[in-house]
This record gives sequence, C-alpha cells and structure tokens, in this order.
Amino acid sequence: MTVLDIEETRLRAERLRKLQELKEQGINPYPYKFERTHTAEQLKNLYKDLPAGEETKDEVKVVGRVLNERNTWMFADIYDETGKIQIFCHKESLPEADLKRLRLLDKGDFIGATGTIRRTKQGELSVRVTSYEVLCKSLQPLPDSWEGFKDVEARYRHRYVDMIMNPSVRDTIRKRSIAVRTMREFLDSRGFLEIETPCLQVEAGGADARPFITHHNALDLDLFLRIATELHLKRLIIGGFERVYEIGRIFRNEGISTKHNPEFTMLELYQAYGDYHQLMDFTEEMLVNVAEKVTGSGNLTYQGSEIDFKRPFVRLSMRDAILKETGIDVDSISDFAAAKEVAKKLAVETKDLDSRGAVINAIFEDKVEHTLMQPTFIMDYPVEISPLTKMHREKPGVVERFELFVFGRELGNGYSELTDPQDQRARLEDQARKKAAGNEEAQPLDLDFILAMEYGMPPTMGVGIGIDRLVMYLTDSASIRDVIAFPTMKPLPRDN
RNA sequence: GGGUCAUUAGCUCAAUGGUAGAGCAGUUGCCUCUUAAGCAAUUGGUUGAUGGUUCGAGUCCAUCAUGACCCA
Repeated sequence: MTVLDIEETRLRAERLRKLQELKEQGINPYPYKFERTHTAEQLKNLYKDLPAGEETKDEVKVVGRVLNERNTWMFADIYDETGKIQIFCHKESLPEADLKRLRLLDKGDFIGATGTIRRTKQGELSVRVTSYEVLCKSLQPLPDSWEGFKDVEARYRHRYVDMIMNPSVRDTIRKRSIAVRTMREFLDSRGFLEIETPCLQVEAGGADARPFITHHNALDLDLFLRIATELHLKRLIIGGFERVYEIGRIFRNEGISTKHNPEFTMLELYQAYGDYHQLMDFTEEMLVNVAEKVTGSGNLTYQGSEIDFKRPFVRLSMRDAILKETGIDVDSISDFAAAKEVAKKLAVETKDLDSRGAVINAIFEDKVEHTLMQPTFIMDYPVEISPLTKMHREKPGVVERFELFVFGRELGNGYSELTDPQDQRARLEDQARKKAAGNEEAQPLDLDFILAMEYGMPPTMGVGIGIDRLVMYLTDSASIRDVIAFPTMKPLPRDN
C-alpha cells in the first residue's frame, strides 16, 4: 500500500525528465489559463448530425485530462467534467516540433487543444489539432485504464485517483450534491431558514451517542464535538424562528463500518405549531421529491431490492409492528423484569439495558427492524428512550415519536417536541442518572436548554434525516464510504 | 470486540517449501494508421513489517500494520 506515496519511482523519474525537457524548450508546464470554446458534451450535441468521414472548418478549443492515447499520440482521449473528446494529431496539421513534443506528454496530463472538428470514418467525433498547450504535467502514473483501479483501500485513501479512474464515483458525489440542493430548495420554498449552530459544545446532547472530545487551549477547556443539532435548533424556535433547519456535519465516536462513518451529515428541521402526524406528511413529501429529482422516479433499486419512494409510506406503531412479527403484545408487559423475561424467550440480548422501554426497543430492533424494506414509519416509542419527546396524547408509556425505516435501516427520526420544561428537566435528570451509572450514550443534563424552555417553547415538530444513508439508497451504494468524498481512514504508519 | 480472508512491478493478477513471472503501463526504434493498447525489441522486485522454523521461505509458524467480508 505504498503505491501512490511520493516515492522516487522509475515512472515518476521518467515524467520528471519530460517535465525538465519541456522547460528547456521554454514551455511552462504549469501555465495560468486556457480559454476553451466548448465542453466535450457541447461538441457532442452540436455536431451530433455530422456524418462519419466529414470534416468542418469550425475551429474550437477544448481542454481536459489525457486518459488514453493510441498510435503514439496520433489519437488521444481527453476528458473534461462533461465527458470525452478525441483529439487527432496528424503530421499534416501540426508543425513538426509540436508533433515531436507529443512524446513529452503522459497520460494524466492536462492539455488544451485548438483545432477543427471532424468525425472520423469510424464515427468518432474528433478535433484535428493545429496547436496545443500543456496545461499541467502530471508526475504520477495513473492505474491501468483497462483493468481499472480496484483495490478498495487504495481507492478510499486516494479518492482523487478513484474519481479520475471511476466515473461512477464522481456520479455518486454529484448526485449527493443534487440531493442536498433539492432538500434546501424544498425547505427554502416553504419558508425555512438554514441556520448554523455550534459544532463545539460544552455538553454534547440531543442524541444517544458517544462524543469526540477536543480541547480549547486559551480557555483551558475540554469541549465536545456535536452529536446532534437538536438542542440548538430548538433554542432558535424558542427565540422566535418558526421554521429552521440545518444540514450539518455530526460527529459520533463509534466504530467504522459500511453503515457508519465517524463524521456524517444530518438534516434536522423544526417547525413550530406542528405535531408528528403533520411531520410524517412533510417528511414523505420531501423525500419523495428528492428521490424523484435525483433518480428520475421514486422507484429505485437498492442492492437488488426494489424500493418505492412513493406516498404514502406505511405507518405502524411499534406495538403493532412487534405484535405482527412476534405475536407478542408489549402493552401487556408490566415492568422491567417482565420485559427482560419476554426478551429472554425471544433470545434478545438485554445486557446493558436499564428500563422496560429500552428492552421493548431492543426487541423491536432485533425482530422487526430488518423486515422493514419499504419506507415505513414506526410510531410511538417507549418514553424511557425518548427524553426529548412529548408524551403520547392518548397512549400511556409511549411518546409521539416516529422513526423512518428503509431497507431495514433507520433513515430518520422525528417527533412532537417536548415543550414542558419541568417534564424536560425530569427526563434529562433521569438520563444523567443513567450516564452516572455507566451508560455512556445517555444524554447529559443541559441546564441552559431547560432554562431556555422555561421561557416558553411553542408546540413544535422536528425531524432528523441521515443524508449519507439517503444518498446510499438513491445511488445504490453498498457502503457509506461511497457517498462520502473523503471517508475517514486510519492513517498508515509514517515510519517508512 | 470475535471469526474468515487479503496484502507480490505503476495497475490487474500468477507462482507444490527449490532460479520471483505474465498482461497492460514505461523506455527505445519503426509506423501517419485508431477504439481493449499499431508493430518490434526492452527495462522494471527489500513479495506490507519484524522475528522464527528450514540446507533453502512469496509459500510454513508467531507477532504487528492496514483493509475487506461476516458475526455481536
């Protein structure tokens, strides 16, 4: 795995030699600009009716990275962001010095070429080059263009090479950008404001997760990286903003897997005067909108399974979902001990769990979650695992919370926000007790948040949606690393 | 955290414990021709790291590093 370290390889030395030779010919291999007239895509459209074998006098200037060359630079494929255009370097069109200088080029170099448009007998649209400029001399050899660049580790460590060699990588990242933009447009058009909240926090609350710790030198103060944006966005609601959202980086100090990256992106949005029923409608509408914009239809295939992002999504209470899957009615479970009894019968692990609700949730996660392939809202969660959510207006012991599942995985989490400051204090004190008892994922007691709530918070609905996971579905990516431009990698030892 | 597998040339991959190889890339020459890369010749290695077993280790053993997959 030292392939692309800056080593003095033969191939690099060869390129350095050519670089030197270019300089000696008075050519700047790293010039400042080049004004192209067309992109590859524009040319393709413009000349789509030009028959094979036909030549025009239209002069164009194109740019791109050379990725392929045939017959000793007589033909070369150069790529800009929109695609490929072939250049044709014939001795009758190019001065001899320029023709000879082609030998100083390598695959990976950027060039700008001027010439006339023709379509070859083979039907390939080409630029007959009359002059060209080196726009950047590349020093590193690219991977084999036929076999490709497959080594998974190398691809993630050197993502720029991955992007050059594998167009699908760029396509996925592009779709991610479109998905995020579509979400912003959707929210902006509904009167939401995007507001940034702190990444550095004295207490990391709003979710059940272990935070990263960092240190502020001047204040000599340990700070946490945020694990959610929830508590600050709600302060904005208290402050008088009625519709706010943030699409922000979240940091959770957990393992790395195909579904988890330590830093990931979450959309959280809050709207005053709404409840979780309205929120489910809203969430559906937004996700269907995004899916259609990115994939062209809400109907997509993920890892071989059809997933239908079409309204309405299934809505099912957690109780009914468990009942359907196991035949057990969790409403009949009276207390923690009874819950553990049931879990044991179902072979569900209850180690580290500390309440009836936590056990019921574990049963759900173990028995039901993986069965929820199509977009499904699971509603009405146990209160013990939902410290920021309003009690259900009718059902005892549960809160007005839903999670959205797709392909057996959690994609979103929303609720009627708890707005009663005394209830909120009691719930967070309960969490703080659990934290003190060793539950590292329990939430801290954020006194300023409770103080804020004492000033008064209107009824509010709020939801968080994992952007990375959503984009995985939209791009049929098996790993979260595929939808992140630069996923977290363990560094290699530097001692070589 | 546990298990399985992987790591050999720039890339993709071979190699019963017995001389480290191929294709492509690179280089040189020839050729104004093409869609997998024109033809010919040719260079290129601390086999992830450190120990061990052995007459002999890419191969067997141990430890470590990085990663992939599965499991909790």
